[in-house]
Amino acid sequence: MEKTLKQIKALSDGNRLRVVMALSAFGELCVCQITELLQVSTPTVSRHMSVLHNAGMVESRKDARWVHYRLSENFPEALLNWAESSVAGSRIILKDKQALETILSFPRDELCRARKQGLAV
Amino acid sequence: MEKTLKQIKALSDGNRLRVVMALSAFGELCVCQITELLQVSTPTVSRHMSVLHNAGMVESRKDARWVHYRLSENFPEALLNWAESSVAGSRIILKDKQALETILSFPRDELCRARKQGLAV
DNA sequence: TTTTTAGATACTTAATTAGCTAAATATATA
DNA sequence: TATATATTTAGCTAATTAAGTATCTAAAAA
Repeated sequence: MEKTLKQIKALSDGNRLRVVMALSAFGELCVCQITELLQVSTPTVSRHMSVLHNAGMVESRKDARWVHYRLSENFPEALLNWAESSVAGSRIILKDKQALETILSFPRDELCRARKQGLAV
Repeated sequence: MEKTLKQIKALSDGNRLRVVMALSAFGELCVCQITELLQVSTPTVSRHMSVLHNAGMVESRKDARWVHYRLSENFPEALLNWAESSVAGSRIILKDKQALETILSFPRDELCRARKQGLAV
């Protein structure tokens, strides 16, 4: 039961739920893309991803300086399907989808640099 | 999305998850039965049930002095199915099932009175 | 080799939450 | 009508959690 509870708790934060929905829709995102999406600090994103990782819900790969996160193949499919249908149509999720299309239209390097300089998108 | 989050948060407490599993398995329980199951104070149970009720996950009916809770018919079925399969086999849930069979073998009035006198089962 | 960079970790603060006791409420019972 | 009872609400405490800033880490880039 502890594992189940850990997974539920991992999803019980609004920003983490948004990240999971974004990863489900777009496959893979790096920290600075997630940071841009959530509009919080990088350390905050890092900690959220750590929670999701410790719950076995996301996996990461390193590419040069970048860490990319994606949903783990062990992510409970039934839970994901429920969550997606439950939030489908919500204003925040729809807005996130649009924002992500913009975010992903920027080369990753440029996005990270723009963030650093306080510009971003 | 706020409704989804509220439901996830409602389940993100161990005792509340246990209650939902118990209601799913046994249909309907009164406060003192839940109190006996969880081994916490009655006011604590009352507040937990309030959280679940506010999330639209349980319903109640009054019968004399007793309030009985059951899962709402609006409880997300996919979520319930996932949770059940996810915790199936866990020691706590199995132990709860046994405890509930004992609890339900007592007439409700006697259980409530025994609890009040610090005896219980 | 030195510098830069993306992300993780440490520390702090403020908000939220689970548990308890005391008291209130609604209503059944005597 | 007074009393008893099951449950809810109020108030408090301790623990947990989300956010920020500062700093560290690993490793890419110059």
